[in-house]
Amino acid sequence: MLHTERRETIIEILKTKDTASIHELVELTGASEATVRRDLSKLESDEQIKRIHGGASLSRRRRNEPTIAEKSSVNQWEKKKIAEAAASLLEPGECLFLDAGTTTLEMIPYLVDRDLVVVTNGIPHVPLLLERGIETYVIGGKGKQGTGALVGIKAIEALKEFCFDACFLGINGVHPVHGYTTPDPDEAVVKRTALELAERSYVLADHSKIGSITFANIGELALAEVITSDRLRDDERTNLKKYTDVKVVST
Amino acid sequence: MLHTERRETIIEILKTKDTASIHELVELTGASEATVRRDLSKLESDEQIKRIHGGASLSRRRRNEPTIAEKSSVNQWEKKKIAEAAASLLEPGECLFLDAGTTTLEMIPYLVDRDLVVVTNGIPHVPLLLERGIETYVIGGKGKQGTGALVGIKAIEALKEFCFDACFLGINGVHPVHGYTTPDPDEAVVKRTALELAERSYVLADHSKIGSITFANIGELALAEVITSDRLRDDERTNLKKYTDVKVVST
DNA sequence: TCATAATCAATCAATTTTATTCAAAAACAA
DNA sequence: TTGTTTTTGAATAAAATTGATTGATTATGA
Repeated sequence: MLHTERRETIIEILKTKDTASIHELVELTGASEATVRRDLSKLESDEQIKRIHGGASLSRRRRNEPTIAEKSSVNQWEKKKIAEAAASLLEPGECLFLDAGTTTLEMIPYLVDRDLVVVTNGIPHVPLLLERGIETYVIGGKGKQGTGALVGIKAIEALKEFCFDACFLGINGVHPVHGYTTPDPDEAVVKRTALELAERSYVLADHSKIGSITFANIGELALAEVITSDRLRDDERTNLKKYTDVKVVST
Repeated sequence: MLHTERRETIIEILKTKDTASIHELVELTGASEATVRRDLSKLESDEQIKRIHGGASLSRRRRNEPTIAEKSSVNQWEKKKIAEAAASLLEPGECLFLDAGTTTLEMIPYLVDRDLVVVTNGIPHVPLLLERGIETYVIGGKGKQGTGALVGIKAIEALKEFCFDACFLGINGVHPVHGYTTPDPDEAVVKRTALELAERSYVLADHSKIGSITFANIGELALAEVITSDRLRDDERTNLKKYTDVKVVST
């Protein structure tokens, strides 16, 4: 077996199992332990995998690849509709804050050529904004693994130097692997600060997120208008309306 | 069998199998081992295939795999060597500033698991840093199209809140598409500020950049040590040494 | 904590693969 | 035909890969 093929095999095994022991890999490749170890070292230096004591697992990079595509396909259409509706609320020349997260990411195509100034704490947002020629400011802060959001005391301080006509918040980070995470306190502070600095505030949330938030969380949303879709169940919609304004987008 | 015909056969075989050993190819073409080897060398120099120990596989180009960001092979190896040398200058626990730009980007793989704190103004740097688990801070500022650098008054102010053990600067943005850009004044201010805030400063520059900078630019570098490679011409190296410390990396 | 077992990195010899050289065979031109 | 060039196949030395062994390091469980 060619060493390239063997390494491909190892990657394939890890793709299905996520982690594998040296012994398993020896079994499945038919190579000796020493050879498998050498392959693992090579693959690790290429950042294809991560070695762990007794075996190997896929590297963060490799693992994130598929899930990013996967993540963005979940409720994709709904997110787009919500994003479009949110973007339509802006007037030319306004300055807005775009919260980190995948939902606000979808707004970007609708912000082109509208003479807007965008401030964001989402690293993934920046290249998308810049490549469309949108005037973009980034608040500073500590980078957060997973979502690429900027958070922390420095982020808050930087944020306070701005003021916004409108502010668009996602409901939470939604980690691609861990699923719906409990709201991150660091990100929550950023959201709340942005909310205070903005003339108008909107929360973008597809129905799955609204459905899963708890009562305690709803309180935080009360200062903003929630933009969601008609896929939200009627009872949840009614419940939500007790606490805040709700705009329902038809999908 | 005509040699062109035989080479076509080899390509066809690889198209179906993706990789093949020398022995397989000898079997299937009926030629001798030496001949097959010669064919493979030829095909490789034509960038039709990629030789691997014991056989061959289709070149990435033919397989039209996303050529890992088409990592502009321009001075790539040189950049890597320079980046590695630069990274080796860091001690555990230090806090460093990574300037925006493609050369400093190459340093990131060498910063893993070294207990470092990285501050950067380069948006493209951030996901690479975070996915490797490196503690990352982003200064704020206005996003600059093309390089993804954060610049402007807000960037400078944010930068001044840090202090660095070491600071690594690229000579300029060098956009992969637009080629060598003229030094941008906004980025220059950020570089100079970072330089003032750092205990030690290093400029990373492959030989083509040193060769093209003007006298006026050299003055700005004088406060930092320049890290470049042995591909820099002797006369240029001598000239540069008049102005600042120079570390030459062998490629 | 210690002892035991498992895992690891480093080394070395055996094997396989590769590049190089050289002569024979084939293709080609006059 | 003859001479020249190109291609081919075999032989050999150099290089790379592999598997086993060693001692060191790291995990595990009493």
